[in-house]
Amino acid sequence: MLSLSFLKDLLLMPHTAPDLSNSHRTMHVVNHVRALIENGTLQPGDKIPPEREFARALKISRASLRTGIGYLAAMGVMKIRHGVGTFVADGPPDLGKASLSLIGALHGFQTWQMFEARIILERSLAALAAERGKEEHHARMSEEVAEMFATIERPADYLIHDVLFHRIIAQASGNPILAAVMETVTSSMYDKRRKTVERATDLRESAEMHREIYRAIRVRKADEARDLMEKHLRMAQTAQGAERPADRKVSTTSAAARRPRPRTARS
Amino acid sequence: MLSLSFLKDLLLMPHTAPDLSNSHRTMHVVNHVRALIENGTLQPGDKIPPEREFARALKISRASLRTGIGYLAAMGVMKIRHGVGTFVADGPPDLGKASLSLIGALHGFQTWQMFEARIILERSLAALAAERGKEEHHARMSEEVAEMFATIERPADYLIHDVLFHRIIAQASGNPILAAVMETVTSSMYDKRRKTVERATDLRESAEMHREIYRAIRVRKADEARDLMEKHLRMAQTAQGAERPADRKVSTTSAAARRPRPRTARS
DNA sequence: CTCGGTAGGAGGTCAGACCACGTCAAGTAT
DNA sequence: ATACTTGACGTGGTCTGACCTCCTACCGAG
Repeated sequence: MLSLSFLKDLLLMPHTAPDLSNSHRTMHVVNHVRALIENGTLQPGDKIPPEREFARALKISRASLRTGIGYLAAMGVMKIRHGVGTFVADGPPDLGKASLSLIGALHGFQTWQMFEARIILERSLAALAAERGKEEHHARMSEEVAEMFATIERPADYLIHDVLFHRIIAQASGNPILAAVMETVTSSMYDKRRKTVERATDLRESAEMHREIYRAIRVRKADEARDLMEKHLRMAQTAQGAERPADRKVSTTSAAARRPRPRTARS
Repeated sequence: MLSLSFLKDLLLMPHTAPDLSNSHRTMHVVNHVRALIENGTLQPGDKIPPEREFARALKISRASLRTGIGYLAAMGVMKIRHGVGTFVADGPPDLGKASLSLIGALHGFQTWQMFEARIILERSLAALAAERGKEEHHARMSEEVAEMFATIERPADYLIHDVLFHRIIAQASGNPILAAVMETVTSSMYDKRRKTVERATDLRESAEMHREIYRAIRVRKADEARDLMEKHLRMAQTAQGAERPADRKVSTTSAAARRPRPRTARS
């Protein structure tokens, strides 16, 4: 009787509790590091003590310490460099880039869905950048646009500046959360784009559009920037042939098959 | 001279390479699991072999196997249950919920930024749900709205159905990527909300708004659903006193201080 | 001054033993 | 016969301590 409401909470709100992620020691490490970060002792780019030493300090085995560090590294909070040390991440924040492609494989993400997500995100990002961007950002954007025009003949290089341009807009938006999300989504598309770009034919047009976006942002025309960005991405999507299938019969494969119950084993 | 362009790529495109995340064995495990997932051998909810056995199969030590599994678990791809086994995640996909709060602490995410992100995401999600939602979703949404009205006197319970309602919309949007992103963002706000909700006074009004949103989605009025959702969230934001400070002087603390160089150590 | 090698420090892997938690079925009491 | 207790077993969690690999910095040879 009471088990009913109990199970309900447990099954439907799997994230209410501190997660089933890890166990004592691992969380101990994570929380310790979290504390160090929150109280400012640890800042982006800093190096943490060597494993042996750190483990001794936390009174846990090196193995457990490593589990915790690995957890943090997996989430992009720390960067491990073999033979050098472990550092607090400092680059553009991301929510575990690798995760999206894995989870994507698991849940069957489609390319058009990535574009849809990207359009929704970058539309707003462009508008916000137009409202809040600073000279610093404008300068860097301008620079990347110039680089794009300069590398029209070298698709691989062009793509780098393309990505950089969008990343700067994300930063200029003044919302690191959205920037992190965009970073996650786009990075999972990078590989695919790198292949497609090679046979691209209209990089010039693409560069033009970037310049227009830049101009709109510079003169703080949010609506214009937003519309241009959307137009740009839709064009990119078309170029990559990733339109959403007109009216798939959506066999509910994903939603229905997952309902049953967490079946136990299987070899 | 050439080192310049070289460094540029390395520093500005930290995700070009296979990431500096982990080492041989760990990646070996990750790739192996990825392969199993992609070829359909492993599906959501499935249990993977016991560590000892799996490790032997991959010809690596149990410790390394555990590192890899830990990596996957950290990203939300797998769920580990002590004393039971390790399973492929099956719930609503998320990009490492814990990561956002950690990365948030690291980069100083603000509450208003979370709301901003949430508004941008859910606006679109509501619109998409209106366009693509199925009867199944409508039914479940309706149910949650009813539950909300029924639990107006119990904020804690109300919040559960509130979250559920938004989650169903995300599913109804037909874009699991956006749903996953939203899940990640909202879950990091859950704790805060649970505290705020206790002293909430106008849950009735909140419930009304949810019903309106539901109706708009049901009759497939995308624009209306989008606007109502935005209105709803802005109201929630105000209730939680998380407006964006009018014109903070943005001391560039975050952007400027991180420039220098990856300073080496610091005890 | 430059080049090459070497020593040390840091992370990566391994092995095997033991601990902690959940499950389920055998056993016991009712 | 049913219901509760209890303990064996399987699974993940932790520990120890040894060894490997990689990167860096130092230092002597040229």
